[in-house]
Amino acid sequence: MSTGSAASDAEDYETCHTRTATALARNARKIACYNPNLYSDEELENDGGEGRIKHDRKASRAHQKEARQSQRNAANARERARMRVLSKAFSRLKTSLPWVPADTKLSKLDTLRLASSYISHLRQLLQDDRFESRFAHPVNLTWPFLMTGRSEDNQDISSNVRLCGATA
DNA sequence: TAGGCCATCTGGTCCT
DNA sequence: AGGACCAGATGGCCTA
Repeated sequence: MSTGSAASDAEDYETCHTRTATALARNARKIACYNPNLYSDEELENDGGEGRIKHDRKASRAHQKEARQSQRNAANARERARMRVLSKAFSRLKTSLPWVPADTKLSKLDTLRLASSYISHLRQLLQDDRFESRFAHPVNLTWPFLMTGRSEDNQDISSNVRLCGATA
């Protein structure tokens, strides 16, 4: 039940990227500009090279700052991607909830609450079903569905069936 | 306009 | 060291 391709992911990213362009620009302005012309050749000549050393240290600090900033930017991008995955998971969870129209506006908290109550509902259905038809469980018991325990142990079939994935 | 929700940035912590 | 994860802060958007 995939909700999007890599291309659409990229589109989503672009949208959000545009949305935060202002913030990014703000951060970009924080990066100090390195001026390579701090010292003239004459000044370097007159102070016996001390200016050159200061100049190099300044350049080194500027490069370190730039490196830190680029690492930060990379971390921010990873964080955005991570949160995007999380949001998509919430979207998929929402679409898997019955009786919730696709265009329904549902917050993440609401989605979690509804999913939780839906799981409770399904568990209740399973329990009711166990009393009515204990040995007519509809689950296809071939791999990847695993049946654990021996037959005499199967007093509670639903709790012994482990759904390990969808059948092909 | 206040409040809710969301996306993003950021620094800290943990893990590999 | 670098990446994943987390929580707090912040700002934008929307709605009652």
